[in-house]
This record gives sequence, C-alpha cells and structure tokens, in this order.
Amino acid sequence: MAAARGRLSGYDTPAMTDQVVSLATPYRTHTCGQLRASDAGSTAKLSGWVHRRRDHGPLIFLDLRDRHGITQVVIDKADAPVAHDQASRVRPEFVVSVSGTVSPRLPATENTKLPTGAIELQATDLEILSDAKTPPFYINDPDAPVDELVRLKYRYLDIRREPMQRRLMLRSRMVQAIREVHHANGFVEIETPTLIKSTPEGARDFIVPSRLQPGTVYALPQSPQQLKQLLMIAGMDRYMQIARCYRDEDLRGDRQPEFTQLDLEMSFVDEAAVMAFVEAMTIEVSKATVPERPILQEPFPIFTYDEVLERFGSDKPDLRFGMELVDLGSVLVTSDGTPASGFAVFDSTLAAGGRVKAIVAPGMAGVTRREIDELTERARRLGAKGLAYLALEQGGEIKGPIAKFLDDDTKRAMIERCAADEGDLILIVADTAAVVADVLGRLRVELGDRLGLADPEVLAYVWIHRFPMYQWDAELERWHATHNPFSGVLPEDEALLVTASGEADRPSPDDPAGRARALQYDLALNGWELGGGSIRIHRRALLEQSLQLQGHSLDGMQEKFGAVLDAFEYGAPPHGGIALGIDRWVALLAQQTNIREVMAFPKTQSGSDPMLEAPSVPEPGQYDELGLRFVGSSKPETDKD
RNA sequence: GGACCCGUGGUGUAGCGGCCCAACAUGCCAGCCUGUCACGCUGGAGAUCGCCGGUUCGAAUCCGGUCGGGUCCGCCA
Repeated sequence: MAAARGRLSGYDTPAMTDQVVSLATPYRTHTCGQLRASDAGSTAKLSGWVHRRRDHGPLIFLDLRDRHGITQVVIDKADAPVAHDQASRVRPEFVVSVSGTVSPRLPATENTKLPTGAIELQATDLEILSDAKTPPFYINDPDAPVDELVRLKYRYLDIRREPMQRRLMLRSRMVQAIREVHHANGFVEIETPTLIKSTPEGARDFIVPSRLQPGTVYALPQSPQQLKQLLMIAGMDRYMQIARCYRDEDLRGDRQPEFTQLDLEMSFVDEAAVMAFVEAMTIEVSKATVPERPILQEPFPIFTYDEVLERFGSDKPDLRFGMELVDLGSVLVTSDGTPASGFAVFDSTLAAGGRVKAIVAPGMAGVTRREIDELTERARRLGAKGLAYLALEQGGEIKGPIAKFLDDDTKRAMIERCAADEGDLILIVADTAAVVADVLGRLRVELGDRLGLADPEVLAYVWIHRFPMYQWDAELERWHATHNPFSGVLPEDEALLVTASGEADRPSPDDPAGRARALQYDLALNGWELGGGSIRIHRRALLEQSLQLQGHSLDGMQEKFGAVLDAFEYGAPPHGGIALGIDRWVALLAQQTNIREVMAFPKTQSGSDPMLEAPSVPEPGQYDELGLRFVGSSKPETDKD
C-alpha cells in the first residue's frame, strides 16, 4: 500500500518519513494522523483507540487515536446500521478498526485544531478489536493532573497519553541524532557488559551474586569508565555507547537508580579536541531535536572552575540570566586593607580571610519581613550564619538592619559596586569563600526562578574546566578525586602532585596537591550538569602517583584497578572522553524538571516500580542457589560500630 | 540518616471537632438527541475520608505511630 509510505503526520517524528516497511496491514491502510483533504474520495481503514465518542443517536462520532494523531470517524445509522450498532457499544479506550470513505468535512464543520481536521472517515464497517475497562485516569486529557503513584502503576496508560508519547518520541529522535552524528564522525559503537567488577570508588554499587562462584558478586557499572579506557588501549580510536548505568544512592528529581549515559572516548586528542567534537555534536543534536529552541551562545562559553564559582557560586551555572555574585571585600576595607565597614560580622569575616559577597535581586526592595525571614532561613539551612541585606527603596532610602552600622560612604560604595538601582534588594553573605559561593549560588538560582529571569526557551550550554584534581576529605583525612580517579593533570601542575610531607601516605589539607588542576571539563545546560569528562592519565607511573595521593596503596590499586594499570604497560595512547546524562538532556529539551517524565518506566523515590512491584522477595530457593541467607531487616539493631 | 508537604467516590479537589452515613467538577451507568469535536439534555449508581492507636460525649477534621507518594539536605558526578 503505497499510500502508507512517505511522510507521517500529527505529532509523529520526521525521522519516520523514510520508512522501509509500510505501516499498512490488514488492520489499517493509514495511521490516524495521516489522512488529508487530498485523500478525499478514497477508501481507507484505520485502527486505534477510541479517544472520545460523541453519540447523537442515529449519528455517532468517534475520535480515533494512535500515536500518530487523531481522525474523526462518522457512523451514520442510515448508511451503516451494523457498524452503528457496534459503535453504540464502544467506550473510550476500546481498540477498534474502521473501514470507510475519506470524506471532506462540511464547510462549517472542519476542525482546524487537528491536522486531519479537513476530512473524516465515513464508516462502512466497524470492528471492536478489544474492549477496555474505564481507565483509572483521563487518557484523553493531557493536562489532567494525576497522582504520581497512579501514573507509575498504570504506566502503560500514562504513556498512552499525548505528553508522554511526545516526550518518548523526542527522546528517540534525540538518541537517533546522537548516533548519526557519532557514526558520521568515525565513532564505533561498542557495547560493554553490565555484569562487571565492583569498584569501591564513587557511588554505592548495585551488586549481583554469582551462582557459579558462590560468595562472590558482580557489580552493575556506575559507568563504563574503565572499559572505555581499555577500548582506547585496544586501539578503538573513537568509541561511543548509549550506556545504561546504575548507582545505588538516594533518588532525586534528576537522579534515578538506573539511567542512561552517552559515553564516548577518543584517542590522540587533547582537551580542546574533545570539547570541540562534543560541542559540535551537542549543537547538531539540539538543532535536530528542538530546532525552535535558541542556543544562547555559540561557540559555548568556557569558564574556569574558579571563575564560575566566583561569579555564579556554582560549578553548573545557569547563564540564562545575570544576577552575578559581587565581591564587596574591597569597598569594606581602608586603603591599607584593614576591614573597616563598621559592621562587626563583615569586618571579622574579612580579617579572618573570609569573603563578603552579594547578589542583587532586581525589584525586590519591597519584600515583606516574612519573605526576608524565609530567605534568611534558607541561607542558614544552606550553611550561612545569616543573611544581611540592604533594600534600596524608591526615593533613595536604604533600609535594612545592617544599614545603621555602615556609614554613608560605605553604603554608597557597596551600592555602586553592586550596580544596584532603586527598588533592588542587595543580599549579602559573609563567610568562608566556599560557603559564600554555595549559599549565594543557590539563592541566585531560586530568586532567578521566582523572578522569572530565565527564558524557558533558551538553551544555555556552558563549559566549565580547570577543576581542582583533588578535594580534601576531612573525615577520612585524605584527598579524593574531584571527578574521576583517572583524570589527568594540567602539565604545568604536574609537579604539584605531592604531599607537603613528601610521603604519599601522610596527606594534609595544605598539600601542594590541593592546588593541582585537572584536565577535566563539565558541560552544563540551564543550571543542570549534563556531564563531564577528562583527558586521562595514560602513563602508569603518573597514574600510580595520583592514586597514591588518593589514599591507595600500590597493592590496593592493583586490586581495584588492576586491569587498567596492567593494560597501560602495553602501549596506551593518550586519550580522553566524556559522559553526558541522556535523561537530564532530554528532560531539559522537553522542558521538564524531573527525569521521570522522559523515562518510559522510572522508579519512585524509594526505588520501587509500582507497576511490576519491584523489588520483590525472591522465590524460595533462589537464596539457596546463591548460597545466601537473609539475616534481618535493613536496619540491624546491633551495636557494632 | 534527616527536614518539609501530601494521602477524602474511578480521577482531580472542597470540607479541617457536632451543621458531613461527606460537597463540587469530571468520569461511569441508563434514556433521549442527525453535524459534533471537552457535544448537549434528563435521571441514576458510586467514598465508613491510606492504615493502626489515642484524646473527646462526639474525629475525615486534633495527637502519636506507621505505610505510600513528592520536594529538599546529607549521599551521589
């Protein structure tokens, strides 16, 4: 049936246009989104779900729906008494098959809201393929709110609804575009196993007990990190994979226990080469997927880690609006650098080497005491000791509890430094650099959201690089890799990979290693971290040095990373790559704030699947086979530790 | 591990000590209707208010616990 070939319509994907196998079958000649005025006069057969039924007695209208669209079917008792009889039995979500004539609609009865609205199918035959219980929520109303639990329990009905269909098709189109760009650029798609070895780094592993080797476990991969590096050593040059990853940590709106990464790795590249490819790929995928969404800046802006923290208080800044952090330190000291604002909190913070910074909330000078209290509470919960503010009222008056401590010159200088206008609210935090950045960075995002400063249509991609190699773990009293234990170091910082004591097993927070910067780059989009990557260390000696700083003994690292370390002795090319969170990326492109909305079958915050009722108690005997025994609840009341 | 919000016919909400064996919308069922497209009209059925316990003469309503969902902190890149 040639008629079914070619361009589909409705909310279907353009990628289907070159389909090889026709959708036409004994059940249908067209999809429900396909027929147009030009088809008038021909006969057609459609199958789909009954979206809505409008029963006028001798005349019944059915809106027939599939994922391609909706077509109106008319059943006239005078023309087709048998079909009419069937149609009066039909209810929403019945699956029916209708044959008839494609008729142009009467002039005043066209429906401009439907792509198929110029025609209707005049039924001659109607067959009920499947009847349906009344669904637990509205399939035919895309806006109807439904309890999250009910949606997940009946996910197959939720996915039948238009918004989920749209998002899953968007995701499909995006993944297709990703593959096309990579294949066009010489990447080889290689699958890696999901039963691998547990690595005690990073997140908690999901583990799978081995039956053949009782007492041992596989781990599900947190990412294919080591395997893709081994593929580079294997000579696979440019590798990519749409990889499922698993992390047994607590869930969030942007975190599920299993999720999908675009994982890629390239050999004989430097940082600029990886970033250039990823950026070009990202732009191409964005334009193929959501051509209507403007990209804020091309080429993407590149910030150093230090700079984004200084200016935005975040390592994943939302660049769709300004409201940057302003350093007030220099206007609060005398010419010789002595803190002299008159406000003791500022002065003592500066004297102790801390920072005093501000953000300007435009037009918020008139906030109520209650709102200020809420902001202050929010700041405290984020770790600040308090939140100072100056409200620039219309007419030039400066209000706020700290105003009386500051002399007029100081206040003027602060306002000038902030470039604040009348009607603005200046929010100030005085603390260590890290706390100031974190608190103001989060308040910036929250206020930007509340004030509607971010254009929801804009895609603001941004690179962040030059991360510190290591962060001090105060609890374990050792350094750990900021991102990835294999990340390389800037060549000029290589000499810093040492401890002050000179002994790798005696680290301290003041070690030179704390100043070493990694060949690490993150890609952020609209305030979300899309992903990160690095140029890896490919020389075994340097890798050992770096791992030792992270508290691994030579024996220990051989135990944990032996395969990679050994492989490095057989000729490892310089290499690097990146991993991007597909779920987060689609969610952002679909303007969703929760990745559940772009996953077909996600889990709840407690990690359960209400539809399949997973996880579940194993069958009798399954533990035995594995040599396991369940010894108690997840909260043992033992007093060990 | 912790904080906060939510749980009332199928769905979404209202009610927040007696006026409630619970209201509204929609859905569902039945009847009527030849041009609707969220069709319309008439009538009807449907919830002991997540669960357990307590306070009270009296609890959907107050208190404690618990289960489930959500948001966030810790955790996680």
